Amino acid sequence: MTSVEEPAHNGGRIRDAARTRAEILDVATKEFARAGLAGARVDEIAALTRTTKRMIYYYFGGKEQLFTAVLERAYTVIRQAEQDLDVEHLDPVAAIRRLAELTFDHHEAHPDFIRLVSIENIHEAEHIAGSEQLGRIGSPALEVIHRILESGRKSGLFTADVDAVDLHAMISSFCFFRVANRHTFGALFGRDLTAPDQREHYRTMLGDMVIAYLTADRTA
Amino acid sequence: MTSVEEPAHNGGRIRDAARTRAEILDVATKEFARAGLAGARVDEIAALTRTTKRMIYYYFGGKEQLFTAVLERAYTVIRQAEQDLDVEHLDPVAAIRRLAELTFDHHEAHPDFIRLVSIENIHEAEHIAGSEQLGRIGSPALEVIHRILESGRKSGLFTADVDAVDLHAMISSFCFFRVANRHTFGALFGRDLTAPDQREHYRTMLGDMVIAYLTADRTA
DNA sequence: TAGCTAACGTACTAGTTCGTACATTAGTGG
DNA sequence: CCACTAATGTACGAACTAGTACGTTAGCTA
Repeated sequence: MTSVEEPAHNGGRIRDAARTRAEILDVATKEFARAGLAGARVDEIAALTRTTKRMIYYYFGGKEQLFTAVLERAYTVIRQAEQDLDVEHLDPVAAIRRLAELTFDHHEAHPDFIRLVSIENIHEAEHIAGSEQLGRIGSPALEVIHRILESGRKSGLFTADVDAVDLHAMISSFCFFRVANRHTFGALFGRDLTAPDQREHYRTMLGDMVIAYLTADRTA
Repeated sequence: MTSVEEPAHNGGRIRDAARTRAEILDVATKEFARAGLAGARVDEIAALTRTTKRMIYYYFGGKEQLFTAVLERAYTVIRQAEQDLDVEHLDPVAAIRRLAELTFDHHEAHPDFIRLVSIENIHEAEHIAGSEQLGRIGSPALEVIHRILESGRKSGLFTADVDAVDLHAMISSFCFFRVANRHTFGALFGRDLTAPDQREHYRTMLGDMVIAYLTADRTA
């Protein structure tokens, strides 16, 4: 998420297109996540940057395109993390549980990304739809899940009739809800789903749920 | 959701505080769900009403308070539906499955409500927190779940270590995600989670998941 | 080192948007 | 049926906000 490191080698202002672009994206990510697409202020983004509003239009063209660029970069981070998945050396049950846990951890670690996804859904995913980059990448995780499911079914461990996409939805649902809806859930039911001392409880609960579903006795 | 019925007994304009208020709430619900709090336009809400913007300020005080009022009414509808739950005559397994299905159906039937909840979470539930009405009602469903869990555990059917709030979160996660995130999920994975011909599949999947979790063999 | 262009800054505008001051009338209580 | 108030309508303004016209300079290249 933080693409800008070097504190300053300035004095007079230095020209660095890549840094300027990245800094705008960093700040815009926070601002859009904070206030939504309509609520975010271009002037505010510019003010939190070492450059000016002019540069936002210079590099991105406009507010909506900036939002699209923010989404594109955020999804790139996810895809990268998924590429580092290394669970296929485990037995199917352990592999799925590990995968669920990694998904859980990733959601917890990137609340801003969760907010951006919520916001993009309010806008009916029109920016994803309009982005060539986001058009058709598909998640690397899906193929991993697919292979684990195959293997688990072959060995008779898994009895459930789901494909990788459905299982991914199931796992993501819980992880996403826990982070995205923690405020209303907390306000209404008085329980903080993201309280640190409850973390292990929910992480285990998710794994138990998924494994129970996949391995349930379906002879009845 | 539709609180305004009578088509017209007008001619000259009639004064009806209750109808005007309700009509504003109806229109505002749609507008806020469509565009979010910042994206919604007070003028647009007024235009879609048989009254004027002036009345929005007369009855609600401002945009934010109108949003709070919209949320209050939306949650009232949910609570009402939960009060009509009638599942405790069933055995615990059937009761939980039925409850999950009703939750599923309710989410599907009220996509605008789902959007409002997403939006309220972007604003960190500050309107719920600031509303006396929404402050501490708690869901009637929670008590139903609590009693079913007790009964299921007593008979040895349920082995899982969850309370009613956690189970409610689990069920809601899936139902909520399926509706709220259908756009990004569809755009990224090419699958419409809310496609009518997949409805039964996902409804069954949810029930299977919850029951499998609650009844899993935990002797290992 | 001259000159050229990518990168950057300033200042402004056109349009929007929330909110309100002021005027008016329907309907009710006395 | 008169007066009073709750309910409603009109017109407007102040502030904000996305976007741009125009001007400047760093630093590379020939």
